Amino acid sequence: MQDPSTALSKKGRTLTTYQKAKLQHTETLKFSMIEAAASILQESGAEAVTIRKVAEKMECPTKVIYNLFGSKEGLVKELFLEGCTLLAAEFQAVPEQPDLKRYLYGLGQAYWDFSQKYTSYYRVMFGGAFSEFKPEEESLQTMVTALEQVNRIVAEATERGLMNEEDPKLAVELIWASLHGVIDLYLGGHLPGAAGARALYDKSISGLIQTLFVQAN
Amino acid sequence: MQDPSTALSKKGRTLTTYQKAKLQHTETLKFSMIEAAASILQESGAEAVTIRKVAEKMECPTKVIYNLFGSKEGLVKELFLEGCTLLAAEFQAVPEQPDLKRYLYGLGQAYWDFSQKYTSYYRVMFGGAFSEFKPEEESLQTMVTALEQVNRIVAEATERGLMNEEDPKLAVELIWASLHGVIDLYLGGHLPGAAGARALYDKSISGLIQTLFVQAN
DNA sequence: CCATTTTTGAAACAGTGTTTCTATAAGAAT
DNA sequence: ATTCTTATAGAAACACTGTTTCAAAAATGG
Repeated sequence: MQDPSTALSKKGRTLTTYQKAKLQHTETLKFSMIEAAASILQESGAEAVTIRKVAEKMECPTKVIYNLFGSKEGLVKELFLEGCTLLAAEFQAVPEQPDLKRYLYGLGQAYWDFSQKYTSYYRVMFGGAFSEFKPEEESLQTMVTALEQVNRIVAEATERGLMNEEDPKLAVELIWASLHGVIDLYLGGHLPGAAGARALYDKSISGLIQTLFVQAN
Repeated sequence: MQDPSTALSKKGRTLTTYQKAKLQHTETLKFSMIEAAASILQESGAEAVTIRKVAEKMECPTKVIYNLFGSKEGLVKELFLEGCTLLAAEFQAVPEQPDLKRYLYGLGQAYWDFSQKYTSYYRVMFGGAFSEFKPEEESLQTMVTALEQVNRIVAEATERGLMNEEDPKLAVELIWASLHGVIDLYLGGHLPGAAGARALYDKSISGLIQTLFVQAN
């Protein structure tokens, strides 16, 4: 992953401006617009993602963005979806393990790493960086898909009779919420230091595993 | 608690405008200004808390607010501190119980109730409603004080040898982070429904108690 | 009582998301 | 091909935000 700037900019494509992209189809233009917004997000944070800055980067009037996405929220939604893609990629990179506890631990680490590597994305997705944004049905579904590996672990553990929880969905949410809580408090500056936050995160994973899995060596 | 609008407006004081308050001392003026901001926060949400609206409510130019608080962040900090006071009051209202597990459960419920009753405050304090705001030393300390009851439970449980955790601070943070995670995902619209969120929250508390306390009837 | 310092308070500055509105380009119909 | 129609382009303006400026007024101190 040499160019982690955006999930869209694979194949090493350089940034496309408005005049170049508008010659092509609308989908390409939309694509490039999201790409521009994503690069600003990663380079300068969520506060820097403004309609005008994106328009400036694309060398186009702001109206074009409104034609394509309706509103800023429409553009933010695309960033949310791209964040889901990035997260899903991180989860997929975690080697599958026969020991489900170990596997879950690995996924937990990947989630932490994601939040630190793509902090701006994390804030957009779950940290209320754009407080106006609330995920609608499609975004929620995409997020659930990103959590696929966690879902699979819970499902498999339930099948094997290794899990104390009867409701798989609730178990996944419990894991997600607990880990998100640590990350969110840390990013919000409510936890003393990075080391302490890390230790807390580890303890949180361990606690979850201990709670959810039946106690047996 | 008939007038839950602000922690400041005890004694049934009515809202004081600038012209009335400026005759008195500066502290009273500051006091009234925070009161005005707090009432806007509760009535119209965090987005409605703007310097101009607060100034309008106080019938004064915006400059006065800058003289008193330096910046908007200075005013937001006061709202954070008042939120801590409100939370502390909710915790104090929970009847102390000899059974520490039960007591912790009660405090957990109080924390949920606080987040639902004072959602706007919760978002200001932990939900990134004002993304520019990061709590500094004083705010962090005030928050820790608000969590006093939780600290006491952990300390007492450790004394009695009822707790698995060696680091009390970490245990408190674990509880806080886990419960905050559920609330934050719920307020962010990431969890399906209110009932599901509530069930998840209950499960989270139970899990924490199970993890932290030594297993003994 | 005057000199100095501070505070007032309206207006302006720089930024935001969004909407007008005319001129231009694109597409469809004859 | 040439109209007629429709939609887009693109600059400017609107309504809002946090913050700063700067004359005038008020408060303070010698």
